Amino acid sequence: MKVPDRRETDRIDRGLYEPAYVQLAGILRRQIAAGVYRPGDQLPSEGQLCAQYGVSPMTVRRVINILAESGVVAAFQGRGTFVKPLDLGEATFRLEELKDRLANHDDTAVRLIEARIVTADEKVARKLAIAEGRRVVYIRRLLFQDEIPVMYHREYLVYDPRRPLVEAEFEVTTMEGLLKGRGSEGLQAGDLTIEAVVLREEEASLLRVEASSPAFCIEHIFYDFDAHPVSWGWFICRADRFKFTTRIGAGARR
Amino acid sequence: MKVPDRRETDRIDRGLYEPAYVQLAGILRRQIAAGVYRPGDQLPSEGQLCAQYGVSPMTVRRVINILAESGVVAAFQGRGTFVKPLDLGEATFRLEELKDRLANHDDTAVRLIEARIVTADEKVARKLAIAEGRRVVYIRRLLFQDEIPVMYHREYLVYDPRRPLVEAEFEVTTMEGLLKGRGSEGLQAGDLTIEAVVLREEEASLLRVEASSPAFCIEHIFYDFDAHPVSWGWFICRADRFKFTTRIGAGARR
DNA sequence: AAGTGGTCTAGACCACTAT
DNA sequence: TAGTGGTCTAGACCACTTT
Repeated sequence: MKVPDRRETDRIDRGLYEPAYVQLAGILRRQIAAGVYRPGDQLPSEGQLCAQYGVSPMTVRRVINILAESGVVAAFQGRGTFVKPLDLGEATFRLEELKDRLANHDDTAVRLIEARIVTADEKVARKLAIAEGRRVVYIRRLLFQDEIPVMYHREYLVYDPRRPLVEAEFEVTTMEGLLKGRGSEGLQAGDLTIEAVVLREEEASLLRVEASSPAFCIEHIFYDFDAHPVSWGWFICRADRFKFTTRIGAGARR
Repeated sequence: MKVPDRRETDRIDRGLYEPAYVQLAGILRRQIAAGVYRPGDQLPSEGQLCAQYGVSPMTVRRVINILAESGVVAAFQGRGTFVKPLDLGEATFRLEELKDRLANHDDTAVRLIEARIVTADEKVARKLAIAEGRRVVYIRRLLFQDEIPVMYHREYLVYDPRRPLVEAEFEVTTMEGLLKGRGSEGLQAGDLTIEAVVLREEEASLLRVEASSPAFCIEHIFYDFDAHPVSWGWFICRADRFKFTTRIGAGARR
């Protein structure tokens, strides 16, 4: 019944570079953040929003979709769209942050510290879905930032002479190359797991910190176009150099 | 020039419950995963996709948007849409996993172990943007799963008698309540940080593990509708009970 | 029955890139 | 200039919920 007052900024400016859907999403976000609509409140119906802001139904739908995806509202068919209470579960941490931190630093380097052919033990064989005893390539790398080792990478690669995967891996000498672009050589998807660990002797000495310092361990398995695993390994990241941040609620990104 | 062969499944079935845009996104995902389109390849233009699958431009656009958001393709205005190589930076870890693990367990409980009024020291005052020496509420909680302590929560709350925030906090006795729904009482947004830590004596004994075991530390600051911080705290999560997994590439979720 | 969100159409116009 | 993606319209029809 009560229509919230609309300030000057709560209008869509067609002369702007910013698309209408971005503007409207921002308007609704701001209103929710300011408490105009509170958790549990129902938003105006899509028809009302169309009339209020002078946009077409498709544009309003797009906005609602965006807000729903970011966890700010929830839309129920036949009932309406409602503001969601803050939910920690909506928080997402992006590995990209880690890359940013490294990439924005000019002085990053990848140093190959070992690469040799070994026979797969039971665990490696299981992870790579190959027969025990088969030959695999074992690679160890250290990542430096300003001459300081910050990340330690170990990886087992299925050895297939027909594929240039291993050769390509040897040429990885940049941060960028290690985190991206590996797909060009036949990788299609990957499973990642992140957990908290304490560094063992070997890891700690390589990373030049005390043993039993904290670290993130990011385990990865990469698959080729036949969905067969071809790479299994871990990134060990010094906790003092890496953390992840995010924002939830109406003020959140995207 | 060369048109990829279309299998029987690579058609949109209008009789299905699954919307056309979901079907088309799945088709393109599968083709990319199978290597029909490889990293760097250009997808058919939107017009071609419309004709090929008999859908309207808006539907194709929606599909492209979805694939672009999940990092599988990148669209460039004026140039085309291209398959992206696998990029670790695309990986996102969702805190919801943590909630799922706890919530799906029937036997979870939250136990309040301390709640008292203290005066804000320099750090608390800075984090909550209040004057040093002001009174704040200090709360400590333990979260149990099958009678085993798995998470330890400490929190400082701005004490404002006009607001029911503190009272509401005391009533939190379930997992669900702790992670959700706190927004009903005037919280609007939050900043979260996750890092790897080793447990200190006190934390370890409360969580009944050895000291210097690994753990996740999730720090949080929650804001009210005036964007003023009202809560600062941490969740300490035993690493042996929590890890996060995700999938990147053409086979990824959403 | 009325109101809600969910999908989809068949175009339009614009901005940008390549040639 | 031709081709590409990006935005947007003004409806349509459907599924669902509430009254």
